[in-house]
Amino acid sequence: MKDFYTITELTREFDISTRTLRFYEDEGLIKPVRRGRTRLFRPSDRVLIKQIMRGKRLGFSIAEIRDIIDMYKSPPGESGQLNRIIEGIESKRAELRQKRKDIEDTLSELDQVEDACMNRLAELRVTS
Amino acid sequence: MKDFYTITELTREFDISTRTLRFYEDEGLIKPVRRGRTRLFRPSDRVLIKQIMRGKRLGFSIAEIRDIIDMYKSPPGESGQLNRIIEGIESKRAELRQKRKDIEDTLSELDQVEDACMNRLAELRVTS
DNA sequence: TAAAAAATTGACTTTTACGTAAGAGTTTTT
DNA sequence: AAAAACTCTTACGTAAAAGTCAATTTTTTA
Repeated sequence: MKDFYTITELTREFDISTRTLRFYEDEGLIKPVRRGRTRLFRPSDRVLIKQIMRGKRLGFSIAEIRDIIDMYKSPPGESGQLNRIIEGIESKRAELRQKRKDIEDTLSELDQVEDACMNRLAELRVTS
Repeated sequence: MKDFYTITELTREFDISTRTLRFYEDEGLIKPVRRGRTRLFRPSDRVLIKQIMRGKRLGFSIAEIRDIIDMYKSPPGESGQLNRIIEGIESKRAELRQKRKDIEDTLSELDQVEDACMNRLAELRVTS
């Protein structure tokens, strides 16, 4: 595994711009180290970027993605905080399950539409 | 089933603003009928709104939602068009499957985090 | 029928998530 | 060494998706 990635390596891998990566840094989602002024991204930053992209695909805002990423960070010592994290997880889970149901519903509706299209095509072949 | 819904009935049901519904009308997603200047929403508009909200939850843009909704409209007669719709459906399906995988991945990561929190809590109870 | 509540259009504003451009310094390639 | 490629900061611009406000109707309720 590589020690460091340059910013352009990552923009190419994830098909995003340097602006986007700098924006994510400003937003506190990633914290690349510096050699002089130049950013050096560690494998852990790369993992974070993967998680960010996944969140984006699911339609989460930057703030929501930050919340999720924060959950992944090593659990703190205090029990009140731990319980709050567990609550947060439960509520994210509910949201994700809703999204999954939305996907299932949409998929099955698309199946129906496709069937209708196929039938119409078959009809056309007979009628013509 | 009701014949018509007023705009506020629907804003309450879906927890959105009148501005949003008018925006969706401007965007051509819904076409409520009018009694004078006042909009009257039919059950079919209500169904469309449900589909819009579902698309929003999945992070689709208005344009993408419009594309999906257009697929649902009764299939046209011409076979070229039918084939294009089928292609569109296949590509949306791929996108939805990716989203579903993203959800599964996130869910199982959250499970792991929750386990870690629970273990930490158990530790605290023993140690204290 | 008068007052209150709901609806309309139109215009301007806001937030999010970057895009784009300027100007300058570094590193790499030729 | 000169050119090309990469990187940086700063700052203004933009598109999408509404929010907000104003100035009217329209409809409903008292």
